[in-house]
Amino acid sequence: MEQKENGRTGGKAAGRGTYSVGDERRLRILDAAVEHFAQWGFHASSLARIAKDVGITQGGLLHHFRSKEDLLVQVLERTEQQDSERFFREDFATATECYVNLLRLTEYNAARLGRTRMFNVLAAEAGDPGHPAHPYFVRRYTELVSVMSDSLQRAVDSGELRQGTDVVGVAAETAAVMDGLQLQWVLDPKGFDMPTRFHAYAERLLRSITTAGTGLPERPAAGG
Amino acid sequence: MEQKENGRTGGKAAGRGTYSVGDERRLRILDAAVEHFAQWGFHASSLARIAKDVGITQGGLLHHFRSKEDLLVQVLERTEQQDSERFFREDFATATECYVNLLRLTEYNAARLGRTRMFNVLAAEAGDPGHPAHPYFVRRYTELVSVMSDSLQRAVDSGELRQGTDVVGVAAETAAVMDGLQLQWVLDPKGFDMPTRFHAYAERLLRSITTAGTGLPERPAAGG
DNA sequence: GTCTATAACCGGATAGAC
DNA sequence: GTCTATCCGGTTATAGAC
Repeated sequence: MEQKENGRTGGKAAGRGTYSVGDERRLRILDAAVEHFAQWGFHASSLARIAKDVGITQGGLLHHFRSKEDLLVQVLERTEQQDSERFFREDFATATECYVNLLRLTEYNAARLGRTRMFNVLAAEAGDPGHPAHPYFVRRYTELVSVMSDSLQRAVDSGELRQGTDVVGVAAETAAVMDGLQLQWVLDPKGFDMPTRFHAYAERLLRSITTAGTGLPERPAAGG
Repeated sequence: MEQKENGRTGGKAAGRGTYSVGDERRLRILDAAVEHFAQWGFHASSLARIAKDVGITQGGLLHHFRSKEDLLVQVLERTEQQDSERFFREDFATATECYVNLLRLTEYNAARLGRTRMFNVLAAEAGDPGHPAHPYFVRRYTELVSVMSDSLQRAVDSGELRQGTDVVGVAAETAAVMDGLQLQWVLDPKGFDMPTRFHAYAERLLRSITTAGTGLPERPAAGG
């Protein structure tokens, strides 16, 4: 919070009291960057091309983001913030509730091709330990699996899930299914029904680890 | 088969009858390219850097592959050929046999970090319809799901799997799990035990769709 | 805040020497 | 087969004008 004051927190707000021009510009740059990282990945994306999409020059862009890497970091911070606000506001009371929420997340992602494709590309690229997003994605999966397995463990304790359920394994598996389905969906967004596939997975999974029924709504009723 | 005669089929073999120098060089280039596509993706990889790894110049490399795109295509063709020879030689008699085979494939992949990371990156990048590998990956998933769901359907017919099993859904889900686990494994190859995770998934899945037991070997016995 | 200009470098592909 | 030389263009980042 103290050493970064580029764009979002710094400068013009103090003197003028108006965010309109600068902050809207900043958001438009972030949106354009998502599309470019999705299509080109990080390394092959170009600040000049991103800037052109926004209607400014590369020099102008670098007034808002001090470097290409800074732009990437802020893109990831923003999308993560959107995710958390929407889907991880609090812990889930039951495993079923957790999966209903993940299904909603899948539907949300299925409505944003560029954003989802960007995550596919960056998560894969970040497998290189030298990639600027490597620490981010390592932490992201650690947290995701941790939050989910905690949720599942509470469901085991409450009797919703069978004793002896491998909660960490199921959490990692669920994250894997979501990512893998996204990969297939991005390759064929029209033909591949990602939310329905995830619903089928969740139902089969819950049927095999719950003590009673799945409690999952029918798929047509769950759709948006 | 008729208009491409670069490197693999063309030229020197006809006149000389010796493959040793040229073909070994070609294979070393392909191996180096795998590592570079893994680290940089397609667009940001550089022919000059790849050539340097092999000990030749960019001009020398382009003697073996007429373009960067040609290099990518031949890399994909080679790895796919290796895959098929190893794991899809014939159709599987039972669903269990199919999953035993996929577990072997997972173990195989877990021994090749660069190759696996390359597939993660290229599969994600190829979500862009303009990416040179887009048609390849679209076809790849179509075939994969087709082969697997055929196998599963035979298992339903034989009574191994429950009637009414959504074989296409299970096939897509299985492909998704493999890809998603690979993504997590590449981010943390030491800490994440991909084959064990896949084994746990296969066991849970088979337990929920087979009529009898899973028939899957215990994990330590299955390991290589 | 945005521009132009510039530094310093890297990209793929081609031509031709050997 | 491999090299060097070259073409033409693209890359990030910085400097300074307005």
